[in-house]
Amino acid sequence: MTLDLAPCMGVIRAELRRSLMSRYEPKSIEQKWQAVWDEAGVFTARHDPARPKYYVLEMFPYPSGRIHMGHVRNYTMGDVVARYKAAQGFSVLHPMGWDAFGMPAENAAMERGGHPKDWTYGNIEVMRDQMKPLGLSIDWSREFATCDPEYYGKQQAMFIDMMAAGLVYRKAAVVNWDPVDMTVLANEQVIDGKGWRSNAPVERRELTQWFFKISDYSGELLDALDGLTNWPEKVRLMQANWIGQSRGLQFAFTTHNAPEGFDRLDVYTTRPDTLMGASFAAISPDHPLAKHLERHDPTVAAFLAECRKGGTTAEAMETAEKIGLDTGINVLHPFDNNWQLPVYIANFVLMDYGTGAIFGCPAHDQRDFEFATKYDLPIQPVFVAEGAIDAHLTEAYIPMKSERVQYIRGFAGHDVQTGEEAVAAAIEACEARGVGRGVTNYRLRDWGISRQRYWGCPIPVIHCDACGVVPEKKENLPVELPYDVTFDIPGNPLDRHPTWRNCSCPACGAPARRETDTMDTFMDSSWYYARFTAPDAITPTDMAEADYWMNVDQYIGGIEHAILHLLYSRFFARAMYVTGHLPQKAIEPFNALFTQGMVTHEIYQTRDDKGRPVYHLPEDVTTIAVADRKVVVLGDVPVPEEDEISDVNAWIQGLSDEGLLVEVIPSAKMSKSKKNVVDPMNIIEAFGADTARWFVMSDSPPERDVEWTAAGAEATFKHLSRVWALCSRIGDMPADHQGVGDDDLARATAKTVDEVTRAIESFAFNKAIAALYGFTNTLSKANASTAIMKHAIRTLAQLMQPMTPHMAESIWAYQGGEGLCARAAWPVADPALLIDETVTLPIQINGKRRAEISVPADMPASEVEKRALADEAVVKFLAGAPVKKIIVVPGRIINVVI
RNA sequence: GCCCGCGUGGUGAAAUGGUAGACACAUGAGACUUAAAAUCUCCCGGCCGUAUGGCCGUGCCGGUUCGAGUCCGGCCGCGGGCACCA
Repeated sequence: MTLDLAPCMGVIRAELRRSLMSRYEPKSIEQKWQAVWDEAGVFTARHDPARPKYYVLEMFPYPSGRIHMGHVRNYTMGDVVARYKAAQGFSVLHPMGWDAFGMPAENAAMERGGHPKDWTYGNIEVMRDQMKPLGLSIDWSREFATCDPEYYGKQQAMFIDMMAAGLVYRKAAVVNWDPVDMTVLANEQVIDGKGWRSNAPVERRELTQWFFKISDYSGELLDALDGLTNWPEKVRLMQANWIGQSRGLQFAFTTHNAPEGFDRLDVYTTRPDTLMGASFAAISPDHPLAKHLERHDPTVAAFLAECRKGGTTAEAMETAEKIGLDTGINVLHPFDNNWQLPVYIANFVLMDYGTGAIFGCPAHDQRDFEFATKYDLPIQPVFVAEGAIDAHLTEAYIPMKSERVQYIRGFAGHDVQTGEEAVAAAIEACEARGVGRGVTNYRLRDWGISRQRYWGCPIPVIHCDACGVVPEKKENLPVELPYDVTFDIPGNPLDRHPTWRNCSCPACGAPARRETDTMDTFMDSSWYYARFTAPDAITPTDMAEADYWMNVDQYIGGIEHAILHLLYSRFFARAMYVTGHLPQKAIEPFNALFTQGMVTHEIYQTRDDKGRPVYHLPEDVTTIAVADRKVVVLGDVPVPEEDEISDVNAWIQGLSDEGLLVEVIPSAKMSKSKKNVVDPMNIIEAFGADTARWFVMSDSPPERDVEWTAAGAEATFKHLSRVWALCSRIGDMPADHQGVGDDDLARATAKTVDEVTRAIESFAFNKAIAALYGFTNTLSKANASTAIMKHAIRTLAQLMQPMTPHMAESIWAYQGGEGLCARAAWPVADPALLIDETVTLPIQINGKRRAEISVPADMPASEVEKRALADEAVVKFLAGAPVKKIIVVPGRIINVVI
């Protein structure tokens, strides 16, 4: 392990201080306790039917090579929960593994040579070595990587079962095609519409790909969101929007002038009420009709080629200029055979949604409006604002669907009605007239899992000339990746492997070809939570173990996974149930979800002579104070004496001109390219794991981003040193010391237990820590009797244990705690000590705070009212004005209205 | 472009619709010290005032309410996701 020395001056100062302070030595105590825990096997998950279980899981990391502060925060959060639940008496499962397949390993092989497998396993070694010093309560005996053949072989077995269950199929789908490198690109490899290596404009090209029928579950995945009450509301909303249920009308236009076989054009609309405002029909460039025309008409072919430029992302599609081509084909309006609409091919119509064909109503859709304006198509309003008159539109009129509007070209329902009512009435009217039918559609598309890449789980099927596509026999699993591959040319090395592709057909035995596509890495992460319940089982899961441990009681990870990973996992759990790999209760695998924020850090930036930003490492900049200003500079700028500078601004301008003045950008996501990454290993080396753990849990609420500051880490270390000294002081107290304020300290202890417990339960770790700061201050000022003081410090150790487990064990042992602090039962507050006898109530007059009174907690409101009105300050403020109303909120506030 | 979220002192933040700024960081002042470091104490949103206190203040504009950081509507700014990054 390499160590970058001195990310800041603070580290050096801390080293110095530590050599003076012989007492708090995190390095030695942390190693000691980790060895003790290991030896005792305290974190080994035990299937114990006599005890309630608790399964806490953090999203497993990609083995990039080094842990970063985001990992420290994520895994500390899970560890706080795991340790807290263990103290509550639960049998806890807290496992760790590696999301180990994926592109970076292949990129590394291409850039630096070597093999993805060696690179990946090497990284795992390093990262495991970096995680272990954090003292996480992980059951390492269950560890696995998704690139282990033992893991992905089971994944292949399930793929075969799911194929048999009809959940898997093949179809053509578009990919980003790099015409120079002749390879498929991931979206992130397409930059401004160009290939990242070749810089050639990418095209959309169709390829036959493997799909999961997640769309069969659209309705169920949507409805089941209501049951996920311990998920963040925003995640449920994002998933609901992603699934995108809509109710609309599907009907067929009769075509005119169309090629043979295309006498009807099916369209889908969510606004059938605007049918009388239709001015054109449009089909997707991928529509069968468009493809048919392409083969016969060079103009259409050229237009479609234009449409296929650029990447496959929704963003690229939606921000591209909206273009269309009149096909010369017309369709007849379903209500008037004399009314013809032109059919366009339009690049904004998606083949995946609805029928791949629409009608455009420019008056009530902004995109259609722009299209109609561009191609000079009629714009006929269907409705106007209630009471308004039909007027020329300068933009589409799109009121809320719940708003009442006046229909002027409606054909169903009332003249004045809401959009919702009109849509329902229009569907009913159309069905009655035999024009189409009401259908429920979803935006959710089937899950494409084919990847034309090496470093992934091979899709276990074989292509036989006689039998077609045949699954591999289960006894031949795993279909293992060949090791002898090279990455010197773009493309999938499996495609050009001399022997791996050749095999015999499992059905007829004839020579056949192995599938060379590998699976999307989202597959790997869609069931790892289930595998952790029985990581050595010879089948993908063990029902008895899955039945005991599932579901995950608390899942923790980044908000960036709100949609894809979590939705795929929800689907996959259902697919596993259908194929007998999970019990039915596990079809929603995550009972509770918590999404944590990022760890951020300042960026230090100057600019080169062309004005482009140049980034600097924290250790390359210095903060200097000049007069009353603080400036950040590059390198060693001599600090001038006060009297040497007459004009501070001019001096700073001088620094700026020399390129030495550093601009500080706060709260940026840590990234290597911005040089603002803080290596946790430096922090652990300098201050210990407890400091790193405490700091990432303090200050910011866990769902929000947290800014890493060197000063904050140092301050945390100081605080822990204070606790250490306090423990030593209390330990030195004579056993018979009779102090003062015993009752106050006992109450403060009970209140802290209550506050910390409630804070941890509600994931407010920053508030738990604030309460612990407050209690430490109280305790360090207290002079109570020895027994009360000792009880207080032992309780403090227990409450700190989830955050700072090593220090907690040391204090616990020093103060005579029994056994390991990590195994001690969580403290319970005596309810009698939590009740205050008197309360202070603020008195507002017309909503502004003017006075306060102290009253017994149980005083009736009528009596409180009398006391408040009799208060000297209140009487003075009222000055005899009549009181209109008085509001007494018991235990809270009094508001006098005059 | 579409979906979702966030915005409070110099900084990170706290606040079941009920005293805005708990708890920390930084700065400043002081104690201890020959001195420094460490440690400890105090101040710390803005304006006015010696002070009791007063006025203003939670991105901006408006609304609901006895009472709004919190609820509603509209803006502005920042961040996450958008199906082949993980």
